[in-house]
Amino acid sequence: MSHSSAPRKAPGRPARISREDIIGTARRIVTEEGADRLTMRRLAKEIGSTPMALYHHVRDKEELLLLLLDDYAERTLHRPALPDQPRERVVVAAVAIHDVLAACPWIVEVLTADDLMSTAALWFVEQIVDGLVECGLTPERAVHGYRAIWYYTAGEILVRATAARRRATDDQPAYRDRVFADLDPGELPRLARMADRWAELTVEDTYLDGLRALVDGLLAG
Amino acid sequence: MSHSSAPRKAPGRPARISREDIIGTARRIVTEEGADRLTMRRLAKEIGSTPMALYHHVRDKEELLLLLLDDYAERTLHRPALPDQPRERVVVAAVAIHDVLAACPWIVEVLTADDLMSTAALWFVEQIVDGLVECGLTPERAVHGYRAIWYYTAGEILVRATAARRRATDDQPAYRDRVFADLDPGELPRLARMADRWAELTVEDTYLDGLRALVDGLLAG
DNA sequence: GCTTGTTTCTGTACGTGTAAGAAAAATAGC
DNA sequence: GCTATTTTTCTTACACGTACAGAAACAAGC
Repeated sequence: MSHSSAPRKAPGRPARISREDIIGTARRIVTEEGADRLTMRRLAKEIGSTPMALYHHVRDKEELLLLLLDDYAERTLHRPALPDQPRERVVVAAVAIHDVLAACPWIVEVLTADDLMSTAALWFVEQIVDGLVECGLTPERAVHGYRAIWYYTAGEILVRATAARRRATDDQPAYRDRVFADLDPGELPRLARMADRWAELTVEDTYLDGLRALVDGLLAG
Repeated sequence: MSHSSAPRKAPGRPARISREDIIGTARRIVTEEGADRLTMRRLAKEIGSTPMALYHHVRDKEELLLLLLDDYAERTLHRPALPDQPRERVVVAAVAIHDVLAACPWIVEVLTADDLMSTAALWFVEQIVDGLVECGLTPERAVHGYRAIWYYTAGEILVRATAARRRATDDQPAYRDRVFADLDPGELPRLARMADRWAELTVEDTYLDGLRALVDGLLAG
């Protein structure tokens, strides 16, 4: 009677804080005061512990943010009705992921995770892979296709987000502008001709166009 | 005589260190001891100054690395003979940029610059834009096309590089593996079926396939 | 001379994160 | 029952990047 259901206390020093404490408090700080206010020291103080103790429950701040993202995605990433046409389903699922991530300000540092493996996002990944398969790709090529879409999506968000942040912070004109200012039209005619419109073109949101092109290309091969 | 050519000393406290000092010393440290050894504190000590003094000549460490990258690119990014066919020229130019960046270990942190605006790289950008235009795109669409290629390329390098670094550092199995271990085949049949092959497929290098697909798609539209 | 303005540099403090080891419990041997 | 061992958790010390607030060093104007 006692041997199977005994709680069997764990050995070792008992924990004073739990991962749930950490995530919960972190979420509260982020929602109440914004992501910039979330520091490991602040979090530790709030919990009543020391900064380094947190690192026993969470590998680093990035993992903490990833867990917060998971939490966030679970509540905001609802499964929309997807189109029947498989190609369009791929596009819509990718856009759904993209938009949630692009709207979430603190993720930038997390995006380099080598997949978007939030449990909440898996369903979208499934839709993408499935759509590609239904369009005639082998399962292997479908997975590779999904990865290409992920590279493109992560790159777009990362590049745009950091560019925007720099534009907001910087007093100096961008390094690029100075480079573009004195282009040699003899050597780089295309760039020279577009130089004054480059910034404006760069700001335009062409995620969807690029995504469509990528999906078209993946299915054409 | 004296009013036009007078050196006209600059006002303000004279600088004791120059940007060139900084970049030169940084390059020496990186080539002699590797990029990890390059810290702002170390660099300052080597130059005979204080860490914060560096920040008057360089915005942050990222800009310093970008300048080093520029320097590096100028010497290693030689202009290859490109194919005549414009579409292939786009692909080859993109691959050239990609390969140099992927081989350069310290760039990962710099890649989120919203363009690859090393002077040395501009020629490749020109080739890509030009190739796209010659394939029939308008100059505007060509610039957007180049950007899509850049998103895809930067995303690929970033995601793969950080994934590789994590694999090297980590003792724990990836978070993803744990997620994939218990997938519900009823809900996510495609993923469940590929679960045990996912890691292996993810490691494969499919940059070129994805790039070709993207270029094809950009030109088909 | 002294003041003003401009530029450069320093000092301090706060952010993340690594490494080494102390502290607190369960367990094993006596 | 009492120590020794082992396992897990937490602490201390330190290295890193960098924001911020002056101080320091010069030219020009009074």
